[in-house]
Amino acid sequence: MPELPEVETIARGLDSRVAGDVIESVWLGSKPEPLKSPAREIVATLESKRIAGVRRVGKHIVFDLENGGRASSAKKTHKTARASKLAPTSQWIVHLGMTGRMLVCPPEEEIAKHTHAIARLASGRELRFVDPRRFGRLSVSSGFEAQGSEPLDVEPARFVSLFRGRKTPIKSALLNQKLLSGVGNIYADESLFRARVRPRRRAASLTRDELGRLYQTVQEVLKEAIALGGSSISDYVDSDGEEGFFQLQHRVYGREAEPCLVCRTPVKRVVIAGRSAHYCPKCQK
DNA sequence: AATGAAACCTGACAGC
DNA sequence: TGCTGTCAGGTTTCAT
Repeated sequence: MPELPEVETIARGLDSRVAGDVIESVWLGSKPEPLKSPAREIVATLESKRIAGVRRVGKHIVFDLENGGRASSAKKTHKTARASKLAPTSQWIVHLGMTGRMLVCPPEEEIAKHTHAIARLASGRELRFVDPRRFGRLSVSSGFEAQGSEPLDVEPARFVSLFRGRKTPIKSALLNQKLLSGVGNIYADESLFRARVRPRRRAASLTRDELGRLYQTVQEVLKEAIALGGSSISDYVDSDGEEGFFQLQHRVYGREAEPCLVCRTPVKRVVIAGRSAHYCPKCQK
């Protein structure tokens, strides 16, 4: 479901709504657990922690946690204050997979099917993790870092070097989170269309010019999508339940057989490394 | 080392 | 109505 623009939208929404709130208790669903860290560790890390802020790293939502829940804040001596400052900050890491949602709900709201985790907040509200396909993952960390470069921060030279010598199709390279963190199927196709590069081209075969264009279009597409709140295809909504509008700007993704918006040639859909890829056979070389 | 296919899940939708 | 097949915003694992 969510790529960088959707996760960015969700993280911003969560930050504005729950930053400063305190997690009082945590419920984790049983059965096949969508957990990367042991359940005990997750519960222990979250409970009675204050949410300092929420941000996006790649396609991950990161809740920065700090001590300051009731128990510890009520009686804080200078000694414990200093200790908590020195203690490594902990983080709650959420990956939404294809269908995950992280919602802020009033407690009386009915528990949706496929709800796998609930964090009850001191304000009375609940953070609920809902994920029908169970591809999403929850974990805790104390020094989470993206595995690849942030597409919106990467230097042009670094961007170019990511693809040097790679025989894999440029489309697959864009989806490789260890190179760039955050680009997914929609935005890879849309960026390649705007850069006029075919998705199956070997990454190493792109000219300096083409890589320069791709650098520009990746950033352009992601920024435009963030500005429109992401792409809602079937069920993406942000933490407020609001849909995004970038799907109205898609030029090739999901437009198989429809006319290219530039030259009217029918858009092609092919499968590359198991993912569908959409492109204009005339505009993209 | 790197590339691709299969696996992991559930749900929606098209076609018969 | 209901069955079958296909597809879906992602990642990991297992063969080549």
